[in-house]
Amino acid sequence: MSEVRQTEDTRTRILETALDLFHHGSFKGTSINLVVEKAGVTKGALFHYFKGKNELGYAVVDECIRQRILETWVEPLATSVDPISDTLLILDRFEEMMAAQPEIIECGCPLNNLSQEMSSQDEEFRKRLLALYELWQTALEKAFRAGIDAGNVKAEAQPKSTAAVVVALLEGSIGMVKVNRTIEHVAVIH
Amino acid sequence: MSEVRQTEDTRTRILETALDLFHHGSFKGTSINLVVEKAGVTKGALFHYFKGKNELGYAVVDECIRQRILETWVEPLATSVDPISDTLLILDRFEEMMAAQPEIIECGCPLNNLSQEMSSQDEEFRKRLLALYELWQTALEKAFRAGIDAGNVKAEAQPKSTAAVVVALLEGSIGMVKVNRTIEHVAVIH
DNA sequence: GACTACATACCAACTGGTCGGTTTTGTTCC
DNA sequence: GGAACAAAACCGACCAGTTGGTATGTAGTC
Repeated sequence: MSEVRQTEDTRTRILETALDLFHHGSFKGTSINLVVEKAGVTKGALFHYFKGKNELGYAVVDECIRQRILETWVEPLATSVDPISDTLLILDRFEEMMAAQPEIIECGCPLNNLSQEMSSQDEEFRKRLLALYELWQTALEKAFRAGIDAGNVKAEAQPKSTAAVVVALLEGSIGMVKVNRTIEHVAVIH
Repeated sequence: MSEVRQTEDTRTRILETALDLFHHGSFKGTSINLVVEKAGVTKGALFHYFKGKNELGYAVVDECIRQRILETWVEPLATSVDPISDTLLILDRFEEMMAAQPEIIECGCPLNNLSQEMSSQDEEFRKRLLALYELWQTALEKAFRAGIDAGNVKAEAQPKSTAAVVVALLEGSIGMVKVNRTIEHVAVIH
């Protein structure tokens, strides 16, 4: 049925497995042995595509997590002229997701998890993770500006600092959900 | 000069060293070998006082971190009738602390670090960490109620959910500071 | 025949944890 | 006061398992 997939496919499988394990556990808490086992590949394959565990982590950030940020935040907000209701719409989608897969409640946000774990341990990780936060924040900031121009957001709002507060509040809330094991805390934002 | 101190002192030294290492690094990323080395005790001493690494972690949460929450939040807010300015006062003290010891900027909040790392991995950790968040939140909640009674906080404010938002925003902001390596982000809250 | 894409066996270093033993300290009886 | 004893405090060598990483080999492709 399915043709024998190769080359780039193995790399992708490793990356996605790694993201999943890093998300459910942590970077340091996940061994490369476990990654290769769950991905159904050998250690040779992993080290063929990535120089070491850190490089694998960097690739997960630069490729997998970046992709998620683009899909869930940057693209939906790109043409937004009403960022407040559009952001709430994105949050609704999160709640739906959590209702469908309750296990992800306890996993938190992959970006935040890796940031909190690694940014003080490895400068390369920090730089890459920071870049993603800036991507996210800039998208929000632009949307706020467009919202002000369209008259949907009050004119005295400061797009840049508002975006920063939204991101911080959101990451903080997701963190609280993780500890409380309850979505209630997110509902509070509304 | 100084008399030879013993017994309970060894336990305390292990606990405080562990807190420091867990704070600068992480729980899983810190080996008990490193703890005993930095604490200047032997492995035998550590295992005499703690059944294992997890038990050591629990004790750090229940004793060291709990103490910090009590000192920096619960006690200052216990008699507060103006929680908003009192909270800002506590934040000022944080900023002073970060200005004096810039290295702690990159370490984040010990409570949040451990929560994000361990609450999905070990239920015992999660329960204990959650208890501390509730301690903190309850202190804020009571202060808000007192603030409303004193007329310093607008009457329609909801103490419980406001406390939850404050905690989430704060933890989120400290997390952002960690990634950005800049206090600017906290200033945004004002 | 060179190159990519793996596979496999292997390694030194480190992990959390154990265990038999020694020292320190407190208590009890004379 | 001091001998006798027990319990608490502590030491450090040792262990099996795991860690990230490597070296060497091979099968298919251009």
